[in-house]
Amino acid sequence: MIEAKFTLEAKDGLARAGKITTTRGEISTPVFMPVGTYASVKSVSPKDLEELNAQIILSNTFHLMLRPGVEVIKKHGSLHRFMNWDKPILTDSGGFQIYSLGANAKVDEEGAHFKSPVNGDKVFLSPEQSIEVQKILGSELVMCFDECTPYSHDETMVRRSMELSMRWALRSKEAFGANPGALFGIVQGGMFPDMREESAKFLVALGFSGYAIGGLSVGESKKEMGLMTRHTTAFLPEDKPRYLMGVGSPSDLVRAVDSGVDMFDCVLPTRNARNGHLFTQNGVVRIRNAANRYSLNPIDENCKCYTCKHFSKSYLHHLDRCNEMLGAQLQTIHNLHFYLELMRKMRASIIAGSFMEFKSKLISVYG
RNA sequence: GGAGGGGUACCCAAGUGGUCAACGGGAGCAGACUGUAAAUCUGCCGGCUCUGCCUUCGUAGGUUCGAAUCCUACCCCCUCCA
Repeated sequence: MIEAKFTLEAKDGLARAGKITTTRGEISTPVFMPVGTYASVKSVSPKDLEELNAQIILSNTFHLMLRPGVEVIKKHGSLHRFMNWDKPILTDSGGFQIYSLGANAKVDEEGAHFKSPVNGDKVFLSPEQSIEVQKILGSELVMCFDECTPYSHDETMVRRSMELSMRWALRSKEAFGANPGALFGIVQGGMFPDMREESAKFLVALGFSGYAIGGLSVGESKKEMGLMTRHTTAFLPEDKPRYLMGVGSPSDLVRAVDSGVDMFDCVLPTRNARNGHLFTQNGVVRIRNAANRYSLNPIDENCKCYTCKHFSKSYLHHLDRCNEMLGAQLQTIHNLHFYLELMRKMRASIIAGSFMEFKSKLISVYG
């Protein structure tokens, strides 16, 4: 397999600044990957993403299998060409849907049997199939097919789930073979430190291009999430990227970087943008609040994004009230800018050796 | 002038003797959202000294143990006929 090479450039405590070299270019870390589940980062165009300097986006095997279907993308040659995005793409394997679709997903040794949320069709996904689809999509960063363990599971169930994910990781790796691109293993183990360690060591012994921490932000406390993150990175090799899946809020990101995580994805900036929940240096702005009706100020005085440079809170408040598509677009641009800028600032502060200062400043605003 | 229909909370609208401070929507106010079944969902939405009390269903009377609901008069609105 052609590795996605990780180069560590600087460290500040456990926080890392680095570079991932892929077949479609370099990614500076720590990095945030906007989520484009259905081959679209909701409400923004690839042009917007380029102007925001997004380095990589995430898309989803499960959803693309359902719509438009693998054959359609195959015809385009790759997901990149299908959606006109020529930078790297990381694809999730569908493992999270076992968790998120709950009763509509049944798992056995072979794989997961889903009831399609689109039309009720039976959909089957195994490690081999997930990897096969991700190969067709042409992802630079491919995820092993795993089971995202629910928080409600007891120790026995967490173990069973974690061991299944281990066997699936092995099958994913075999299915991936010598394919171009990089395969990431996913650490599970719920809220049990020993199992996190066991899962991490197993995957490291198997050998992957990068390691993800899965099964977090599933209902546990911030404290537990932080402890599990820090505990897990301790067992991951220095020379490979670490990816905390599905996380998180601005403070989650800063804390996780402080624990040695390099990569993130989360729907929070995009979904919350559509719901009028905007992130700024001074905290959250809820654009639909009446207080914004007459405000001529931008969302954030110091923000350099297109939205803040051109539009008042009053106008955005109006767009949101009228449910205008432009409102979702402008707000998504702002929130993504905030997230991507947050990552760039973290990176710069790690390189400058002032990460702790940056961290405490952000935490004083976001808790 | 005659005949018929109607006036319910910010708006639309259900209710047609007690379980009605009054179904639903909308608007308004606030909140949630973490590998996207989400441009979605939740709560509040007459007032108060708030496990109860007070004032509300065009207006004023009346019937009744009890009325937004029945009766009388009046005021407005709409449709048709002259």
